[in-house]
Amino acid sequence: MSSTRLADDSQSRRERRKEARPGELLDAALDLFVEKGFAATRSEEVAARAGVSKGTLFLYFPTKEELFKAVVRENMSGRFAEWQEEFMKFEGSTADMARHFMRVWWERIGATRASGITKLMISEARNFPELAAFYQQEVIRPGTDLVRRILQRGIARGEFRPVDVEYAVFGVVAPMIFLIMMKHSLGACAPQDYPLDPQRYVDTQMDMLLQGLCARPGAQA
Amino acid sequence: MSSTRLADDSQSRRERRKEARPGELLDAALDLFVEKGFAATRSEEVAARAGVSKGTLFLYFPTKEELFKAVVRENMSGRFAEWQEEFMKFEGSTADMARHFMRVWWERIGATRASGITKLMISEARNFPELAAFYQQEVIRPGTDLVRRILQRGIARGEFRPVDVEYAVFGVVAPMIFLIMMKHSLGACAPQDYPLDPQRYVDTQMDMLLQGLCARPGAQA
Amino acid sequence: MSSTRLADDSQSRRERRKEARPGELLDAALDLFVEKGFAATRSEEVAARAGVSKGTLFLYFPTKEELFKAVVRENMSGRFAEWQEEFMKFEGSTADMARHFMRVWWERIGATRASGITKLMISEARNFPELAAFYQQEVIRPGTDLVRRILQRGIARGEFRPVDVEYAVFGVVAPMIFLIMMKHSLGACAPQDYPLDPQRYVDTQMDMLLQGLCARPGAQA
Amino acid sequence: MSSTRLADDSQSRRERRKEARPGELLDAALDLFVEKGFAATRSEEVAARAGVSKGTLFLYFPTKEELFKAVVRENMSGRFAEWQEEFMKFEGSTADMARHFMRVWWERIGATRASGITKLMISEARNFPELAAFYQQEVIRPGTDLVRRILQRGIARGEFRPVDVEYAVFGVVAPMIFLIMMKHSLGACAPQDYPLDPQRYVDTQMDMLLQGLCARPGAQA
DNA sequence: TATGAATGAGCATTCATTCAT
DNA sequence: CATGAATGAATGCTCATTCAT
Repeated sequence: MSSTRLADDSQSRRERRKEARPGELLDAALDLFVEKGFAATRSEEVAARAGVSKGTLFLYFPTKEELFKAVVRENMSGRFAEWQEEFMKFEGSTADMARHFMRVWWERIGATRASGITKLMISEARNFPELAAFYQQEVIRPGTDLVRRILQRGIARGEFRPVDVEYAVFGVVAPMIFLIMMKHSLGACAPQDYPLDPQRYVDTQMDMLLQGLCARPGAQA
Repeated sequence: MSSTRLADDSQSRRERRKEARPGELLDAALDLFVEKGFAATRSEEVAARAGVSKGTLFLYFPTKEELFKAVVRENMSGRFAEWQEEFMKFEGSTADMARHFMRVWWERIGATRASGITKLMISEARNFPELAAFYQQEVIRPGTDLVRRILQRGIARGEFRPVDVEYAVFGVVAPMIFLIMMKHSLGACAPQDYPLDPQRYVDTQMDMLLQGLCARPGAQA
Repeated sequence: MSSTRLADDSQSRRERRKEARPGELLDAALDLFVEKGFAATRSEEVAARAGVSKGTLFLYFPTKEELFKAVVRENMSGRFAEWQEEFMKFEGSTADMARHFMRVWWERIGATRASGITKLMISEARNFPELAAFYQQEVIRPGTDLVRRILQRGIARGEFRPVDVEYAVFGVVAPMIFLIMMKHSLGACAPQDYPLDPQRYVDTQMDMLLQGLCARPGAQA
Repeated sequence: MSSTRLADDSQSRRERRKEARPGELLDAALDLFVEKGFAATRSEEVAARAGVSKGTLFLYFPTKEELFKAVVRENMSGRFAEWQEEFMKFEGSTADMARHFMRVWWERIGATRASGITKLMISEARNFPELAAFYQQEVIRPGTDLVRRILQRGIARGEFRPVDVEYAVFGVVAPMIFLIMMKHSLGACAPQDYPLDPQRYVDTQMDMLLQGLCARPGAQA
């Protein structure tokens, strides 16, 4: 509590801010890129939202394009590998596993700012093909792999009907993507038209899907 | 007769081109807007793709923004009313009706250039809120209304389980939107990673959905 | 009155219009150039005001600059030569002669659309130096020559004091120019601020001037 | 002291330039607008004359029109209030007062770059009506008010004949405006045709006017 | 002749990027 | 490291001019 400590404190706070700079810039950039797209976002605005000057932005990211790439990479957390393990250990019905997967996804990705990356990538893919390829590899493929494995587990254990797995995967993925797109696009414009309760949305979709997937004795299409 | 013909012929090459211009420009603009987004599309490129000079574009659309709006409006033709009637006359199981709806949608929208509008609107909604509202009214609402009516018919006739219709609608819409987004975004970048056969995709999704929706005597989740 | 006559009539009317075209274009151009300046006047607007199409304008005047020159030349009536004669025949006091000159000037130039040329030339002189030189020769010099001759007559006949003629000329010219500039500039913007009665203005200025010029027995500055 | 000086010196070359920029730009713009008119002056040329790049101009003035307005406002300083006082204190004949007024006007306005504003305003009034109204209020009215007061003083003190003051004002103003217009228009094109010695011009005009205004015992028009 | 669609050079304005401080 | 003034390439848009009809 001495004045020295105070000085040290403000010193360390400044240091912390200094180290936090790139992160703050990436956060600001993510928001703006998601909101307005890459081309329509002005570098200066990113800097302003992060509370620094235009020049500082270019101190950390040599070009706007590099900033964009950094934003995507930063938020493309390859958490799927980790989830993979988590799910391999899962004991219980595959239906519960799938429901659990969805809830985890919503908590850790869907509900967070990271979900903006999906909107961003889908909107800008054709302007950044290399990045799109990277995203494909690092996010999409692991994600669909995980879903595929869940489906295969269900089928192998006789819990699910033997469906066309390759395409059934999209039955899980599509509602996730759709929810994200609505959240960041039309839903952000006219919230009154999209009173979506995400939890209820996720549950409803999963219920429908699982009804469709689950093997049942006397079922007929 | 020949002199009459001569008069008719006065719709010369130039004239014919003139009437075709707006359409050609809108076509070119749709492709580019879908591909690169509104901001990243240069007016001159739109003109060039339509085979005219920069100036000509502005002869038909006073600003780039008006061009954008025209592109959206042009492709938003309220085909839903017509479908509505078509479906109200439908005789047969609601499952068949739903399958038919999906195929018709794919033929008339999904597979055509009009599907680009969806990608466009979702990507740019927040930059064009008025347009987004318009799109919401003219496209989204009629579309979801139609789907809702199909679901309600199925439930009323005891063919479908009594599901949460409001959210179940998205079970139909999400795969459609997802397919479009992939077609115009990641799928357009790396076709080899998306060897999606749309017909098969559509059928698979519908089968899964209908499995989930159809009422079955002794079924339990 | 026969239909043939009617046809002939309309024929001749068309012919007359055809011949009148350049004049109508020059009229329209004069108005617009005076109002907005050369650069800010659009060729199309000139054509529209003359009731013809853009193309027709360029049929008569190869460039906008040529149109401008034609406008100036057309309205630079070298009437001063003719006035010169008229005034040389004048009998009566030089004061009356001067008053007469002013009134004639007002009637034939000041009050007419031709006065716009003065505003135009003064505003655009530095953008059209050759034209300015031409104007100088054809209008300014003859005009000041005429005024100079009137002053010299007055002095020669002992009616006027022996003033510095070269500069006294501007005593006559300045109020004329001023009146024109106000009419076409500030006065045209805020008429309520310039309730100038030109006749009264002209008379007052001449009275003051003549009071100053007229030789009087016991006068002292 | 040296460290203090260092701090003071922090108003470096760059800083000093920054503060001078708007003024330099306004100076350059005034010259060009007077010379070529608003429409014919290119922004880049203004910047170049001020020794900066195109972009810098727009850093200080958001549009060309705002630049124009700033140029006019900047040079419209209401010096008239100050003159008013100066003249109210004047002791001596009203004729001397008027001569003094003219000389002061020439020194402080007529001979300076500020006179360009008059040419500018008169040439562009109809393109900038709001600005014209402002100019009318801030410059014209105070100016004519001052002249009117001088005339009234002369009449009240029996030095001047009881003339139509409202219109007589223009007898003073017209030669001033005329001189300015010539200086910036035809006179600037062909100096050899206008070897006007402003001092002599001003004196001649005032002499003529005062001769016309001064009350004389047995005078008759 | 008259038209008006088409052109493209030209200009105002923006914005990513640089760099002196 | 941080700043923000300065830059100039890029782009939307205008308008004089052309030319097929």
